[in-house]
Amino acid sequence: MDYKNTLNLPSTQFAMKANLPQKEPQMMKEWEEKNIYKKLREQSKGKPDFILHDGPPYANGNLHMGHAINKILKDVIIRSKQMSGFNAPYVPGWDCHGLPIEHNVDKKLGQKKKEMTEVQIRRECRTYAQKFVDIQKEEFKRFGVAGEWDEPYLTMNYPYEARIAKECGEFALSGDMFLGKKPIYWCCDCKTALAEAEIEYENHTSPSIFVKFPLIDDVSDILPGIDQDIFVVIWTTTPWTIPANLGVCLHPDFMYAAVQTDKGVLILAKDMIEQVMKTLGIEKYSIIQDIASKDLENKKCKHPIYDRDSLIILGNHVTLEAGTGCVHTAPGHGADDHIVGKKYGLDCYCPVEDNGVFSNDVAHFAGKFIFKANVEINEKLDSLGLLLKNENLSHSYPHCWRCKKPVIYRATPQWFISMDNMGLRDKSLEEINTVQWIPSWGRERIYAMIENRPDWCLSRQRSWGVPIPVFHCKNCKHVYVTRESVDKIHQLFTEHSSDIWFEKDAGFLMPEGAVCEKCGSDQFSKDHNILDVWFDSGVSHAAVLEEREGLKRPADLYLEGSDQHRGWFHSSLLTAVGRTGKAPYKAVLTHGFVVDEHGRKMSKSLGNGVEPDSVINKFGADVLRLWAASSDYKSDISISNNIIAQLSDAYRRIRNTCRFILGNFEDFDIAKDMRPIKDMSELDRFILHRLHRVVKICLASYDKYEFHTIYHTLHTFCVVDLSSFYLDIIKDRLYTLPVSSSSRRDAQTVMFFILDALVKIMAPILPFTADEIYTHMPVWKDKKESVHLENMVQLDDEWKNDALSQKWENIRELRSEVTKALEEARKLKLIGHPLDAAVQIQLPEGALKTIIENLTEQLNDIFIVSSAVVIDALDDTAYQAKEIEGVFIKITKADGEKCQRCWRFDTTTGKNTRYETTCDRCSQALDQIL
RNA sequence: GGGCUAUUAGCUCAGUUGGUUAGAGCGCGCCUCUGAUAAGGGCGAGGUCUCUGGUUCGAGUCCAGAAUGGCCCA
Repeated sequence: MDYKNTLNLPSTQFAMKANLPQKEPQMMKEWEEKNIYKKLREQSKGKPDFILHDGPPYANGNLHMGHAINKILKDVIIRSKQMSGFNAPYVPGWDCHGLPIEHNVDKKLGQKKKEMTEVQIRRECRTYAQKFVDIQKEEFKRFGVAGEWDEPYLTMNYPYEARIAKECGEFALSGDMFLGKKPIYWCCDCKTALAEAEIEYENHTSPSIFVKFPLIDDVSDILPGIDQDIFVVIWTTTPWTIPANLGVCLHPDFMYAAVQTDKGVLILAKDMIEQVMKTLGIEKYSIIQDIASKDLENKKCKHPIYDRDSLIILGNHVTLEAGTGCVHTAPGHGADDHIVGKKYGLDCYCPVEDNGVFSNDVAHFAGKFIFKANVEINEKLDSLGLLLKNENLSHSYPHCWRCKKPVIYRATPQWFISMDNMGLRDKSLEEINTVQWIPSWGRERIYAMIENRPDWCLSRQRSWGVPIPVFHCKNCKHVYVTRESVDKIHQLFTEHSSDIWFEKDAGFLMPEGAVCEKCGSDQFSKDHNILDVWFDSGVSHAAVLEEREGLKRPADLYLEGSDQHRGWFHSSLLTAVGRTGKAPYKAVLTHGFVVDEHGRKMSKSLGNGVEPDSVINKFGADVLRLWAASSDYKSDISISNNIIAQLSDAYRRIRNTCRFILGNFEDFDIAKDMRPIKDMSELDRFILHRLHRVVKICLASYDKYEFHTIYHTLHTFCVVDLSSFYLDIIKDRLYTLPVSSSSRRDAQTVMFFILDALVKIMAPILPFTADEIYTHMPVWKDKKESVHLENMVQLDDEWKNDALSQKWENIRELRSEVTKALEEARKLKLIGHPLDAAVQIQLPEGALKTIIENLTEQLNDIFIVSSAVVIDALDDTAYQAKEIEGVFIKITKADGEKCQRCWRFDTTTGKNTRYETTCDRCSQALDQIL
């Protein structure tokens, strides 16, 4: 007879092959139909809130791995908090304004743009942004991220735009915001400001000149005994900025020197003397004396052309790569010049009109186009005897992306938020210390940035964004912004979007009867700047957390890549501290960047990119998510085909372990067949102890957001404790004993505890697989529609048993020696399957021997051999244990015949007349079964 | 150039306050089973703990410097 049919072999509908790429979209559809997310919200009412506030990705382009790691980590956290008893809603957002979108729309429109109004262009931008919101939304959902996708927050939603304008207006009212000047890229041909992204670098030929600045302050204390004129020598490739010169900048740490030459006494950096003298063609020179730059600080030179001073200042941006180490400084025409000039109180002087000609107050050159004026300026300098050298230089120079003409740096009026006027910097630094930064170095990083950053330049000369909601008096230029105007604009934007600013004139937008507080005029113009997009997303704590029902400020957590210390964490902090005095978050978690297996960033030229959709289409979102969970994301996160393949293997292992357990539940009725733990065998209770440890570690790791620990713990548990140990051992019980034997029910009960725990622990990380397992589990009283409506597994201290654990770890050590001995026997072709073997063990006197001799379990069960006995003395052909001293193991072919049912060798096999080829044990079982 | 950061087996990670021969899982190689089967079990090989100095009886661990990656600035 074929006894296979009398065994309880595993059977389940749960497929071995996951087929995730096909199955996941189906499951998403089912969740949607069942309204799982909505039910979650309903059943969470009244629970404590956990608000993870989503940093809005930019609504442009397709998603890459950086988006994937970020959103998956957020989803894992939300799901785990949700299961752990919190009400954790997730409102995803998008950042919709800004240059990159406008730029792409520009390119698309081409010549058409010229005939369009600003409002029409803005509508194109809105449509473009919406298109990418929709594209990215589907991609995010496909990652398995649960949230309020039907109602995300968009920074271009009307109420959001209104709130941006309001927050900006509040800054204006409070005195934090002021109108200043700052040099920006400017195209004289297009008469427009340009962003860094709109600059193309091309070769350009410029005059390269060396100019002497006469020192007019007395320096006899540092350079005694010199009765000639002394000059500081500068080098520049933009002679046209000489009229705007207000200073000469030296490096605080460089050594300078006074050099005697036939062109006078020249001061320049000591290390540049030889090179400069060669360039200037000065053969005879001698160093008079070294000078520390600090001794020259605040001394005055005379401007080479005009009758005014040029101040000697110090700045770290000075280099010795070219020039003289003395940098011509025109704060209106250079970023570094502006910053260092500000420190010394220099004016941001920019005598250049928007079409690139000098303004009327520039003597000799007024009305001249700057690039053409170069020649005349050089001639002027030469005629004054201050031009040391003039030659042409070809170098890389910024050009306009549109008209391809060279651009300039030009100071223009800009709106700023002051870091110090109202103490914003100091208050922000204080607030940083109230926030939990994970990892802790995040604090140092943002602290240093806030401590050193310049005032925040809010204005952009663009179309696609929220306007700065202030007005200017046409008569006296005084700025108009009042409580009433801010509130009126808020109301108008809420209703019409910020497009209304571009559609209507100032009179419509302003409060009725508004007059200039300075001159009494009632004629105003609108400000024509829009806000930096960082301001848009930065005020999400107001526009979303504060305004949306169910959310709150401060959020419990912000979670973004580490670049956001400069970005969103930064702008959110400043806007929140400025308006509320408080940080908008209680904790900030950062993750690293996705790099390849060698730690290098992904690039097209290296060809080392891995795209999320390719992983999803080939392996499934759960494998992608397992990757996100498996690595320690606090530093950079590696990905490669090799790494994904590894995760895919690990996934299959976890899946198959669960599948085996599911296969043994076919006849298991939770309501009737569960058994009390206290009556179980030591092995059963030992594995529950191991489960206790797993649950404890995983719960703690969720608390600490350390998901890679969960992955490793779960995977190792499946492999080491379950597959190769517990499940392997209990197969005999499960398969051969009559269905309702108590020890078989024990095993099923234990497996149920295990799977119940595993499925809940893995649910936040593997939402698809966990739910698939869950729905294949047997039914019980409070079983939910989906694992995602479940609570996290509770730590059951009944499982814990340290004494038993220690004892069984000893047994496992011995088991490992037995398997080594079996391997030797296998090599000698003595056995194949372990059940072919009989094991004899010699143990030294001591604890281990006591344990084994008093064991209530069958030793052969534990070793999965046909027989196992302890004997006093073995001959010297026995295998000597490697790790435990004094242990010898002898493997022989098992006695008796192989039972055709349980496959064990037993001397009783064949002795029973009813079942001729089975052992006693199986015969008894068969009596009950048949 | 500056700030922050990372570096332990092919891969992903452990490694307590410095203390035997640096661990795990995967992958790899070999063996085995065919009642978890596009599965399961066993054994084995793999490391100059990035490098160089220093402190110490003793350093993966502490100190200093360097290299190479990464992010942000300039």
